[in-house]
Amino acid sequence: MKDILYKYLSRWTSLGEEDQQAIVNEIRVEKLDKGAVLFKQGDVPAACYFILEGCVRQYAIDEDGREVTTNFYTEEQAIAIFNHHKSDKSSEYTFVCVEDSVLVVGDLDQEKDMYDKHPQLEFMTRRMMEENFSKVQAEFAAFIASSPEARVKTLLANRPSLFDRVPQHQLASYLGITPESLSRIKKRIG
Amino acid sequence: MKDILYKYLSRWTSLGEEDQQAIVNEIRVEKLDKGAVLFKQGDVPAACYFILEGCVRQYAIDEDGREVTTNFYTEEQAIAIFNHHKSDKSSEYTFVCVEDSVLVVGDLDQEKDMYDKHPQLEFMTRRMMEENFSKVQAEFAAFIASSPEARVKTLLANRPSLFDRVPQHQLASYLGITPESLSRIKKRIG
DNA sequence: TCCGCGCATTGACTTAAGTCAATGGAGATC
DNA sequence: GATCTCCATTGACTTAAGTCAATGCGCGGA
Repeated sequence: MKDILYKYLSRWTSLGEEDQQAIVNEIRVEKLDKGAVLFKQGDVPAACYFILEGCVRQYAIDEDGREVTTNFYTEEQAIAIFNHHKSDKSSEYTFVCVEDSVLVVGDLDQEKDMYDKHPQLEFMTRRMMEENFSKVQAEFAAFIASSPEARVKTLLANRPSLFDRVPQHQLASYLGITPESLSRIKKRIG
Repeated sequence: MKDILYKYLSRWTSLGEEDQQAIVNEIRVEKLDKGAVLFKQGDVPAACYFILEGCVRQYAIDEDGREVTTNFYTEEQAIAIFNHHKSDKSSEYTFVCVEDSVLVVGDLDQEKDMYDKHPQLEFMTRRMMEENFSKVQAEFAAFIASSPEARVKTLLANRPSLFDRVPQHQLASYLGITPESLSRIKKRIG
């Protein structure tokens, strides 16, 4: 299981094996059941997460009471960017496990300690953040420019496993369409 | 003009007046004409920017040759997040002035020097990045969840000045709709 | 094992946005 | 000042997605 972590550390840092082991040994890994909530919209997050196995859905309830799914995190993805800019630092999103999942959990109040002990971690965090940011920007651009049908095709091409792992109506919400439309589009392009 | 900068520094750092002046004096401010290009899609950006006055449009040409506008930057906004994650660090977007503009230009190869001299700047940069990230995420979520008409209403509410400053067909592209639809929606909700 | 609920699918209909085409106005150029 | 070009608007028509409603399958709980 932890080999995923080693792979990730190697990709993003130039740490030696001993340092990597030191980090991995300090790390808390938790197993969460399907339906488990990492934290809720309005909560102040106490930890950041890195997915070793499973799938986490990010969603918000908007002003009209509708549930909007804004992301799915799967293996090797980090949930680490929150609303630092909001004065109360509360989350605008709820994060919930779509499947039984195994996550690295990093307590935010130990963040500084970890960075002091392992300076390269801070660099890695920055890089992950930049990568995530670029990705979200690119996805946003693609979303703006494409029709619902094109969006479904893109998602099928880029993350086909989501269609097996995630309920259709949540996928539809993530794609900005109704479940009925998603069903019809799938039939049309199937 | 530079009072905008002071305001911004005060908001984001706890620097004393002397330090602020030191920073502001080191800074390069440039006046650019409407139509001037900061850098093009495919270029490796040499600088980051902060808008004191004017308006910059961010766009990309997609695979089908269509121009997709992905953002408009106006007063007090920073253009500072690039594709650090791409191996060649080239930009996926072109940035062009929609109006005559006045920008702070920060050479990226002097970035480290500036951070060494003024450590708080690095903190400020991180914060700006986090804020931008949260904002893009929130905008994305809102975009997913709303119809073209609702998106127009939201933009009218949040950034009404764009409708005066920016050509309609570019706004339409930014909103993910055709210029014809934008025209009709405006008439409908006007 | 059986029952019940949630959810995916399908159908009929409505509606809003896309497409194609024409018009007309404002600003730029000479 | 006249012309040209670009672009916003408007119209007619097409199409795809939304809405409302019914059905039926599958999964989980008792």
